[in-house]
Amino acid sequence: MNAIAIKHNDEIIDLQTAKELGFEGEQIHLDNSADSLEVLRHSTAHLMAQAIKSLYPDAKFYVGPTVKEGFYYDFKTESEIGEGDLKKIEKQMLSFAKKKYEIEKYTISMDEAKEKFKDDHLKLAVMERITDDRVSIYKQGEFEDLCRGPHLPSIGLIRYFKLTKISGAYLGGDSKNEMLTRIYGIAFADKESLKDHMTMLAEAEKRDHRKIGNEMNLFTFREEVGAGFPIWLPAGGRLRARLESLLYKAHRKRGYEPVRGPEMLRSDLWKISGHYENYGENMYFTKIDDVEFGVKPMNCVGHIKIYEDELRSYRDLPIKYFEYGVVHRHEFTGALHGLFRVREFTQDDAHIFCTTEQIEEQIIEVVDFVDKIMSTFEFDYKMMVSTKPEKAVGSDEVWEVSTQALKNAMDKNNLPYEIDEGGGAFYGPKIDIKITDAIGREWQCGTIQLDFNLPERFELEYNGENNDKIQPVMIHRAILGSFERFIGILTEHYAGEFPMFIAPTQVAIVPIADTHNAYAKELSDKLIDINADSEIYNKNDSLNKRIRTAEKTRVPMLVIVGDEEVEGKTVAIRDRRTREQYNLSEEEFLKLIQTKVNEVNF
RNA sequence: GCUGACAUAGCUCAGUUGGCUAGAGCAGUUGAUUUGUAAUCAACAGGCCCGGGGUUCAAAUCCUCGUGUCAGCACCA
Repeated sequence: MNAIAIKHNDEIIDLQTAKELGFEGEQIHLDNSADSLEVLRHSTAHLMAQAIKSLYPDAKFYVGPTVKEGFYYDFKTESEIGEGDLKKIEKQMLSFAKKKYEIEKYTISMDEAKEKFKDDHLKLAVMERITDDRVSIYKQGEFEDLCRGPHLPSIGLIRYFKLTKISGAYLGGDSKNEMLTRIYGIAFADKESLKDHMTMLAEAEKRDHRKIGNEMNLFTFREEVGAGFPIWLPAGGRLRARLESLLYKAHRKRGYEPVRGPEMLRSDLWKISGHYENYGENMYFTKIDDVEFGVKPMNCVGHIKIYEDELRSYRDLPIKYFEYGVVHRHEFTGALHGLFRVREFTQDDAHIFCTTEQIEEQIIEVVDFVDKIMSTFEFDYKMMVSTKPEKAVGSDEVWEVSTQALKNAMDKNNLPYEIDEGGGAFYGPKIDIKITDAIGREWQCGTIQLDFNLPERFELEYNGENNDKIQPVMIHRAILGSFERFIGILTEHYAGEFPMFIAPTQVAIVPIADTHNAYAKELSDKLIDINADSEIYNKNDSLNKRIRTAEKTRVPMLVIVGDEEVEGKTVAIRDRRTREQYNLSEEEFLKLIQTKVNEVNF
């Protein structure tokens, strides 16, 4: 098998360049290794551009890189291209690939390149980002493109690819710029891998929380209610209630007090906090008797008012308030996405008021809390320290001190983190917890924010040891982030097969005939006593049908009761996953459920 | 918000170039059946074809403005 590129000084060098510069190195062959796919997909992007250019001669091209999920190319044409056109483009790509054009490379000076592409504003925009004196051009058949490579020696090597998505994308990723058309695609070295990839995508789709949420009656959205306002159905309500109650205990153990602030507060307060100025466009406002109110987008102001309700001493600190706070935010319509992104959601929010000296231990305690919960759900997550954003309140010194405090807490405890420059909240830097979901997407859930600014703006204080007035520090934190997003992620993570301790229904009871209904009801009542929900499947259907229906609800445990069970006070258990069947006495069964329902504590 | 696609029964979807009373499966209701581990049989019911407005002899179908959904961009818990 011939090489498609070489590895030189740890860099992928295509054969064209290797020949030009006389480089040698380890050969890269056409397979599904990361290096090979990098080259293959990059060239597939060019092949796509070639096909687009032939179908839409006015097309101009911006950049066409490889990304985690394949490759894309951004381009501009006067024609309207939709999803239906992808097939046509694929077909054209295949016909070019069959011609097995060699991919040739030549270099020209930057000035020559600017002259060559003088009518192509997109290429000129690309060149603005290049500092080199010379640029390379890759050519296949009639088509050529400014590109730094690396590329395959010939497009004839490209066979197994698929165009997956089409959409718009802003030039340079900036919403102030014009919008280009972007087509995403994927390519592999062999047919099987492409097929596997497509299967994997289809499997991922089956886990979509919007689909499962509908099937399991967890939640719904309705056009007449409004975009981004979720409606929680009974099954979803039960799941949520379980999470809430677990979390309530976890907070109490850690010294948090439950509180509740109002849903709307006067705009004057949002002006003091800085939300009016910095977050106003995401807020909803209304008037009551000529006084303007803002619906809360965050819970901090309410908690500040609770702090202010009494004089505080250093002996009281840290004070920790928590609330399942319902917040409203005006999100762009295009951003809304199932439960992942909504306009009304409930945060598992808390605010810790503490002394400067207590910051580190408090941060560590919260990070530990986060870890406890994430590991219970077997989530991978990472932490990002986010620094001062463009829109912010407070002096640079305060930002510097607080950002450093966050980093110190992490460093001292050897906790790994990445930096997100400019990603902080407007009132302070934060540590974001990002969960990786079932199909590899990252979601920001938990967040820990350090805030010197709001205490100053609201002139919060406590009495110090010498009876002097000292300003406390606020730590804003949420662990799940919001129940909505977190339950969405959980749903996809478990593909709807929730573990017993949060499942909407713990047990499905299937009586064999009507004569067994009484025993089923008796079991159901006893289950309620041990905090387990059950459902009795005694509809006028065949036994098989009712078992099938119960299985399809994804309930963790199925019990069948007939004459034998009624007589012997037992249950026949059917494990949904393994399809194993076994019998337990009623007593053993209740004990088993009780154990499983209570096995988790954060 | 931007680019593109889409919206028909509770759910999943048919519905031809505009043309008769808009269909199916599942779910639901009723009846028969009383079942021992993944679909018993039958009947019935269910629709402002997303909402305004327009074109036309005629609109689920074409145009237009909204609303909502999907993919991505940008923004974010």
